Amino acid sequence: MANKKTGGFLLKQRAFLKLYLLEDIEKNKEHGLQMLARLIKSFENYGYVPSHNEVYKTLHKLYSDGLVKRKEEIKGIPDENLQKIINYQLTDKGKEELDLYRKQMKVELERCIRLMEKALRDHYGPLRT
Amino acid sequence: MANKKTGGFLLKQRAFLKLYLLEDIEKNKEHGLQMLARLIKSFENYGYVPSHNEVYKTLHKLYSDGLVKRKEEIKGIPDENLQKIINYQLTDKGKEELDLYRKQMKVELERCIRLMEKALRDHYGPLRT
DNA sequence: CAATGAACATGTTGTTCATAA
DNA sequence: TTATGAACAACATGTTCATTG
Repeated sequence: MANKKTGGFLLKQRAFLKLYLLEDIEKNKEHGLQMLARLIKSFENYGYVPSHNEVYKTLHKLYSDGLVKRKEEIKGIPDENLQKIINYQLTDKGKEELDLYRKQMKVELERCIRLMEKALRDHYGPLRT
Repeated sequence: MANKKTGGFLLKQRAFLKLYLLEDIEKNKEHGLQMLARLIKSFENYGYVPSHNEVYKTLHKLYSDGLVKRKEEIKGIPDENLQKIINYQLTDKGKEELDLYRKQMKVELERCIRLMEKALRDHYGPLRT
């Protein structure tokens, strides 16, 4: 369901984020914006700046697919600065999916790399190692 | 104009095809469907099957951007099996663009590879060489 | 302001239909 | 049938706006 059998070109951003978010949630570290901030930091030297929009949409999809459960929490200093945040945890289905998805994504990432390396060879000659 | 300065994720299919098609046209080998057939063959072990739709749209874009000129030709056996085909050639502007675009795409392809290799490391540990 | 979310618009693809030789 | 093309639908993504604490 997550992967079409069609002759796709490259990985989609959502699929890419899905694995990062599932793993973040598995370790149950942060809520949405924190995950985003960490991702932005993590990719800052890779020319990729994920948007809060994409992260939230991916999280919502995980939820509607039954892969994660949500819990509202209150964070901050009482009577002063409270903030409602959403805490995510994997469901049993989510744990299974993570196992499966990790395997699928490895294959897919490697396929994409091979495709781009082929393009490098086709246009710029044999790769120097 | 071809490249946005935004924090894009991965290369788009059109940009990928553009370089292949420009180089094909530079060597002035084939018309649209032949280029497509060769591309399909070329990527058959890479899980990517470009569609005639994408190839034609990319060619039209090259034309409307003034990078290539078109010439109609008739192919086949007279009075029996004629077929109108389009022959493409680079314009002067197209030659300049090809030079520039080759350089840009090299950087971009390498960026994408680095991004995916980072994902492989993040999810599956250090890469074994 | 931090956090979540949705609306809206645009960009990018894939599927199907149309036409000519 | 081969070659070209366009229409249309579907999906993916970015930009902006809204709400709450």
